[in-house]
Amino acid sequence: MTKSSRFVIATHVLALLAHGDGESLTSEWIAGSVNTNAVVIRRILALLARAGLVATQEGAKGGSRLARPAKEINLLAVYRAVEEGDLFASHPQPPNPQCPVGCHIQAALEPTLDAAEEAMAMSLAKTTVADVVRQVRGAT
Amino acid sequence: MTKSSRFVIATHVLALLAHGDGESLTSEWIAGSVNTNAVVIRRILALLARAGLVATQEGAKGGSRLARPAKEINLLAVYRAVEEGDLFASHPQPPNPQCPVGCHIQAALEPTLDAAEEAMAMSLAKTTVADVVRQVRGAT
DNA sequence: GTTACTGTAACAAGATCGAGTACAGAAGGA
DNA sequence: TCCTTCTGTACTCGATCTTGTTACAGTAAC
Repeated sequence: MTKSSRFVIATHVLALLAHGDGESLTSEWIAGSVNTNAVVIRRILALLARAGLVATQEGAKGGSRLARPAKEINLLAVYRAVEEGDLFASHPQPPNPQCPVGCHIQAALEPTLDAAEEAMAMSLAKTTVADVVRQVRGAT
Repeated sequence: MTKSSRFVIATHVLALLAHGDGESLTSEWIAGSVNTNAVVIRRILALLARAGLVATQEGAKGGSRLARPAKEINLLAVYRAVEEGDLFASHPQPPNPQCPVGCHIQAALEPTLDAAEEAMAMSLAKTTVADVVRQVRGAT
């Protein structure tokens, strides 16, 4: 099942920043479009800023804008910026080392799980924030 | 963004069933290898049985075994059997419909997210339970 | 100095997961 | 027929994570 919606929200935020032409947007304004609390937006903006995707200015007349052109930000970068941890959770408790299967199951499974996660990542990397904005504009 | 460990546990269970040669295993025995409670295993076995991957016999001398040859069970089938819901969570609250971006962001994002999930699925489909068992045996 | 912002801590509410207990029901064996 | 050995499932509990919220310190423009 699905855990956080941070990735989708983050993409929404970046699309907003890319939609306006380089102007700064305040977290309050963004929260209005996303329909959530400004602090939720600020938390996500902090993650995006740490990854170098947005630049934030504090103080009056402050706000955030893209740190790079929208076409140079792909969704994999966004995903990596806001989501952490592996896609597939492993055993909560380590398997029984006395069992020949339990002993090796994790190592045996790892390449497959890594490949699946990598496949997802490569697919996300194909789309940029600019593509998303184009889609949004086309749908108007 | 880590999902539940059901998928990894389920694969472990199927590998155990494939490892022994068609004998039934009890949930208690399986729980010993996975290092968890038998009820946790029974819950997962119920999901696998509903998907037609294992056959379970109730009562004394009961237990579970594979319903199909191990090489005909790929990990995508296992994933679909035990995990539900989309890989990517969408907005907890629907975005502001008055905002030109918020209004269309979900539809604009959907093809990309679906493609990423599909890419992961196709990658998982390449590996079968028989492959996992072979890996486990090779590591011994 | 005032105003308008961000950054972050703290907290509540809700969901979900793993783990565990309990018990009804099914099936084999004496 | 009764007992033992299993499964299936409902229910509960604690831990963890996420979202939403308030509060407040810090920063920058005017």
